[in-house]
Amino acid sequence: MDTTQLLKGVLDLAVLAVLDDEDGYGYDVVRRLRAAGLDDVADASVYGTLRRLFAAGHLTSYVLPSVEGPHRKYYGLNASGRAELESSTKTWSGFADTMAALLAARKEVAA
Amino acid sequence: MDTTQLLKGVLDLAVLAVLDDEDGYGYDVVRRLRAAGLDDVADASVYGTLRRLFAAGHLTSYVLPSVEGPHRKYYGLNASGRAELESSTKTWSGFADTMAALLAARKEVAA
DNA sequence: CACAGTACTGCTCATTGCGCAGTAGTGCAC
DNA sequence: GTGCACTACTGCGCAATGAGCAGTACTGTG
Repeated sequence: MDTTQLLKGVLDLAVLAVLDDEDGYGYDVVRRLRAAGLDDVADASVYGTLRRLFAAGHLTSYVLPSVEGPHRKYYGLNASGRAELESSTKTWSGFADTMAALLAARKEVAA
Repeated sequence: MDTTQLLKGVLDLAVLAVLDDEDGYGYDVVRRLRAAGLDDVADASVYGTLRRLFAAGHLTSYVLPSVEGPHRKYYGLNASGRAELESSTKTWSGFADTMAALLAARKEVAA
């Protein structure tokens, strides 16, 4: 199975969760996601997701200079983003439970 | 959040799980998935997935007549399919755990 | 015979993550 | 001081996959 397909639709949620922790900029969000265990996320995917979430009105954005490279575009959750995070978390949990039940049901039969 | 995006990559796994239970034909697999809680799966998606899994060599196929409609194309897991089910289940579980941890970490901070 | 229910196929589209190239700033090695 | 590594972001085009929708076809019922 391909992990990149599993990310579909979930990357939004992961990015929102990471940003809820603390505002962050793209490059940093990538690192935090990788540290969390999502080893395979590509940077372009994260930048794209950030842009999409921002366009959807879930994020605020501000640019700060950096001493160790080019400027950084920080993103943070606004009310809409927190609401989205909340509802997406529920959707995801429900979905994960459904899948877990489906897979467990199979094992019971096999046992 | 859109559940159809969450299905990406997972529908294969769900179909394999359902078929591991018992051989089935497309129309029936759709019903079983819906009964399991995956309400939004479209029939075309399932038929497409079955064809893909068959093309990938994970399924066997045989056609049986039916008394209540057109013939039915049954699918069943072969060794390759069961191996795929096994490994995909692990991949999915690991991924789900990672996401759960990411979301839980957020809540701890928020608390 | 029209129509609903069953069962499958094929075409096209939308979404979304990825690969890759390009731009640009800072600092270090040589 | 030129090249190179690291930081940081953008944009273009591609691939995978689920969905929408139309079409085909068989059975049974009114």
